Amino acid sequence: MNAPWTAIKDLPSAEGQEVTVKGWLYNMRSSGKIHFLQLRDGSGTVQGVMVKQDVPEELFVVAKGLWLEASVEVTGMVRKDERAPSGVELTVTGLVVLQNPTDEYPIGKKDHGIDFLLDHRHLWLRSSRQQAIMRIRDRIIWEARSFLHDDGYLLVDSPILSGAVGEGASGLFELDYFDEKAYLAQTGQLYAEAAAAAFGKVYCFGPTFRAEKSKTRRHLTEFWMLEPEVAFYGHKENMDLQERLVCHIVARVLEHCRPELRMLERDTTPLENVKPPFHHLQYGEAIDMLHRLGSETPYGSDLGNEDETILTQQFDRPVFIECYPKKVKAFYMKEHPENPDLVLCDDLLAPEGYGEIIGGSQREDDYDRLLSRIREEKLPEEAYDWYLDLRKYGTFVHSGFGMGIERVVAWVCGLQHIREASPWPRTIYRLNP
RNA sequence: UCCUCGGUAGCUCAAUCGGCAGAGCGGGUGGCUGUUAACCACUAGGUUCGAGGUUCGAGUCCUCGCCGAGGAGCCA
Repeated sequence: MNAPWTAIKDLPSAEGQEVTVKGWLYNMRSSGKIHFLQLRDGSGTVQGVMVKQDVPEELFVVAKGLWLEASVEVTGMVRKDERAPSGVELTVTGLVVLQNPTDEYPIGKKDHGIDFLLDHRHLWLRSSRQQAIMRIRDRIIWEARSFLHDDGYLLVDSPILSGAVGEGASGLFELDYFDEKAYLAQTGQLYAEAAAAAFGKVYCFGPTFRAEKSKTRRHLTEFWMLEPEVAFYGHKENMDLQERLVCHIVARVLEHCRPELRMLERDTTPLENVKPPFHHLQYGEAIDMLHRLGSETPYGSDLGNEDETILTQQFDRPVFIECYPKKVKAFYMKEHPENPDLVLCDDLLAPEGYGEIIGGSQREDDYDRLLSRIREEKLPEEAYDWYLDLRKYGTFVHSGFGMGIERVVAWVCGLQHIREASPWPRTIYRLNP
């Protein structure tokens, strides 16, 4: 049975046939008696060639009057052509104009500033570069989920609205929830821990929100986070899972997204290197290395952005930084068995200066120690009743991590700024479109 | 929140020491039978972010404000 129209990506296999394509006119050139209609339908692009002497006069005139991004239905013969990027062109015999814009299309062929592009994000997404990024984002998410699914993980989503505060009150979006305060989730982890006690191997995946007023190329106020949580996994098994997941994602992107990576002019050599084993540095080793390289970050402090960049430049693949000082990390992390000033945690830093893509830890599973950490941090004890219950009814060694999807997309795509990794980026001064 | 930079045509940007506001793209008109950000010719297009100030004269200097970007801290 014939489909009523054909996707542009399928045209190479329809050579010699007359087909109809539905899409948009993303550019047009004309040489007097030949129009070259550049068509786009979301699946691909193709050039429609309309020769004046081969079509009715009025059709040629209609085509000439098309504005960019007109929606059209084009009928033509699929013809092999060496000059075409996809190998085929369409010899146009019919054209139905679905809608011809009455204004010029705002996004031109020359460069635009970032402010203008973000104001026109709804149109910017149509450009080939943005299409490539979104296809790679889709691939990364798809592969992350199938990897976990195939390894026996259960998706147990966490709430977006919450009354309890995850990691401390700063950076939370607060809103009215009938007669009480609610907060937008900044992590699903605490819920994932509860789910792990129910199902063993779980993950949650959803949007998370940070109200911090950060203005950098690696921050969004809304971003998607993948958070596996595994019962009876310790610190080491946790890092091993992270390594396998990241390697799987990168390998599959290289396998399926070559055209997109080429469009982005991404040098794939650093991605080819993403294979086990990743490098590991203990926090103290990282500080020593940084001091040798000229950093002045004192032992005991968290690593700065510049520090992370310096460190990743020393390695040809992602690097784990393990066991940070307790005082710079969250209350729920498991105390190091050999050094009570440290915790069993890890940050995974992507190469080429992209920095932290994963933060993970073994969780504190001792009731009394967790409670005293909550008190030390002056967190509202009553909000953690249910979380403490997990340590009361069959406590268990468990570990997990959070992977920021946009950070991974930015790294894999080689983007200068994380905002291009999200279809609708939310930053401190930008809520629309 | 702090530091730095910027705001000139629809868009991207020029404008020397404070001295006639200019180019490319896009638009319009015409030309071109293989264009690839097509090309060629002509053409229209301006409250130089706003409010004050200095000056014979301000896009340019000063003050305040608004908007945006880059970075820091924090984090994924």
